[in-house]
Amino acid sequence: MEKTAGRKLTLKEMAEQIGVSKATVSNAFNRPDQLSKQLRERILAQCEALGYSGPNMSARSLRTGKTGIIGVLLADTLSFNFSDPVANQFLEGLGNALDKQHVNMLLLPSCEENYQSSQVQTIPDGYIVYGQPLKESLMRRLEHQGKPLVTVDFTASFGQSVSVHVDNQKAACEAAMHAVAPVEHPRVSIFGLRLTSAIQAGLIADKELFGIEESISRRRLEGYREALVRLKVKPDMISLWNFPHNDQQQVRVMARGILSAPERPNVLLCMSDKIALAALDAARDLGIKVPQELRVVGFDDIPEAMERQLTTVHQPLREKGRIAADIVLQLQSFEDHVLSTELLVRNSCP
Amino acid sequence: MEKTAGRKLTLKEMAEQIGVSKATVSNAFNRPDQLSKQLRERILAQCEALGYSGPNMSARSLRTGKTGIIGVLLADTLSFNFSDPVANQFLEGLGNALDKQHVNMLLLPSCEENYQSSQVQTIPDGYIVYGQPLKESLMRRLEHQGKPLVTVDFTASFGQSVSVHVDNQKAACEAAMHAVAPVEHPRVSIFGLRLTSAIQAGLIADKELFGIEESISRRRLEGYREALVRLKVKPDMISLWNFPHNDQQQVRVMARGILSAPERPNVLLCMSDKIALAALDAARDLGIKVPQELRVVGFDDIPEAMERQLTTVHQPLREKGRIAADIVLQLQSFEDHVLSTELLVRNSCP
DNA sequence: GAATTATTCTGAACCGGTTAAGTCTCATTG
DNA sequence: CAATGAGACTTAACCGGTTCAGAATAATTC
Repeated sequence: MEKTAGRKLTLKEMAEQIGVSKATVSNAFNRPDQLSKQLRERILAQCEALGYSGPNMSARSLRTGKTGIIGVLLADTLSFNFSDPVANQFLEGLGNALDKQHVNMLLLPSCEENYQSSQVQTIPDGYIVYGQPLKESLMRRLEHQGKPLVTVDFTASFGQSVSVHVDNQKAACEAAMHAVAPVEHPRVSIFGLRLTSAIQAGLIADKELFGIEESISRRRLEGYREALVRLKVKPDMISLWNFPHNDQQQVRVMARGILSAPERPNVLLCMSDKIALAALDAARDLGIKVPQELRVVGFDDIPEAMERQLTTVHQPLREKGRIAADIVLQLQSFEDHVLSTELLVRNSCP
Repeated sequence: MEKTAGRKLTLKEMAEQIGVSKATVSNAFNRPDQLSKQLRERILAQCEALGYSGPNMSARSLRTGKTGIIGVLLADTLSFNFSDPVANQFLEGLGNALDKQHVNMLLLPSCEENYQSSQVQTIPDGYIVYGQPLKESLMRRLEHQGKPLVTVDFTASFGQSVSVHVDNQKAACEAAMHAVAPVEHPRVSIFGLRLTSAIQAGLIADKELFGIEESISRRRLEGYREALVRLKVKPDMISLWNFPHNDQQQVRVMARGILSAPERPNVLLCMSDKIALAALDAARDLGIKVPQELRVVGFDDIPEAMERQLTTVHQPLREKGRIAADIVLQLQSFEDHVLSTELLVRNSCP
């Protein structure tokens, strides 16, 4: 009936228009039990009619100390995370779980400047650090805020953040055992992802590994090695290759090179499905028969892995997101969570 | 020197510790010109030392009326947008541009409930609606807020939001002219994306189109038809197929079906590169020679299109993101922006 | 050297909500 | 029927900054 007068609609104005106190309007939105049902409905209806779109978030946040936003710190650019099926599934699980609690996520691509900014430091109610350890100084800064902090796929070596991850080492070991054990004279190539900070793909020596952080790749590498030691594969039958990006094109080219060597490997242990699939492409390019001449295992179990019958390690990515959400929202006990993995045996390495 | 005492650090406490007024500390962070250089540096250093991570965003936002967050309303699920290369590039361009202004983006996947929530309504300083028109009621709600509102890839049929897009109709017409003109007896199939709300892929009749909104696909369809009319292709030589998802697997299967008909098409007008690439896959599956027996054009120019030599319409996706950012941040004039497209002629349709 | 202008810093009023404590009314209980 | 309690609504004190008008001090002008 009455027209909106002032341009900015506030809860106070609503209260005046309707003829109740601010507190009551506030309660109508937030605590239905604090007023009678009919009044509440009248208030909500009036607000709707007057075009009031609900309590201002900044004001609410200021008072309650909660913003309803969780910051997700990503290891790479947004673009990378968008196109990577692993990150993708994790974010999907996370997003769904947060949605359910009416919490939004602020995606924060890796960028020092970003993390320094006071926005990043003061907006979120909690943080999820995905995939790669941050610089210690940044982690400390985040911890210092006293907000829930959960790391995904790695464990901070200090502080008391909670971690959600799988046992990469164990899973990798299991995969390697499966792949290598049946082969009489195994020649193994390990295709690693970001094992060093080198930006070029290539063969790497042990000493170059020195100093790399406790990353996913490092744990997977340890797993492979554990298996190779157990199976008594001689070190000179093992080569370790590093790829700076999880990029199929690049890996495929490099893999063709590796697989056309005279003493080419007959087992490929790949730290991601994308790498493994690129290796399969390369093998096909060269007419190498999989699995007869070359056994390939991947890691992650992305959708394409199933289509192409890649033997790989399944990890519950969406579940990981869900649990990370539950912890950061303090819906679940505040302890490290180790999710289980499963070796899925398919045609690339039966 | 002095240890942090209270748990919560506020600007006021900093001021007391340092021995200046709140206003001065605030100015140290926000308006360097309001105090002497040496005092400013002392204040900043002290805050750092005391572990103060900068002004609380909620309080700041409450006062200034700006949150430094732009809401991006996506047509699909997060997961879809992550994996779709077109959305991906757009978001990359957008993200970079926003970053530069120290503005964050809140990604809001399509979900009615989401859009109703007062968080979505009150957090962002502005909105970018990507890809598909929202329900009118939602659009109106957003407009009512009086915040900058820019629509991407479509134009709202009411209100005064600004739009950033390409001339889909013109570009589609151009592509169709190029594809069809050289063919003596053209039999054309149009592969559309979400032309109806049907969830099954299939042949669709004209009447089913009735009532669909002014979507991207609709405009592209008009463009194709304009060309076909100009080239006097008889209607019974044209078939229109609809795909509910931009999903390569599904399209490939369907395309095999279509391409193995006795009177199979010799020109394929595809509303996305993904669809076109799937069609190329299908043609290869069936041993149909491209472009001799089948000419294929796509739309969007995703990276894979180049690799596979697909003739397609290039549109400046990152640029689109950049411009959307500039407009929503009011860095640029407040007018509709039509970006230009370019037909890239490659092997699939020389 | 007095008057004017610049520079630097402070005081205090907001911004728009939330919430603990309190008031008022009316039903319940011993 | 007085006392107790429950239910419905209001009061007022925050939450943690920003910003404008003004005070105090230093620099410039005539």
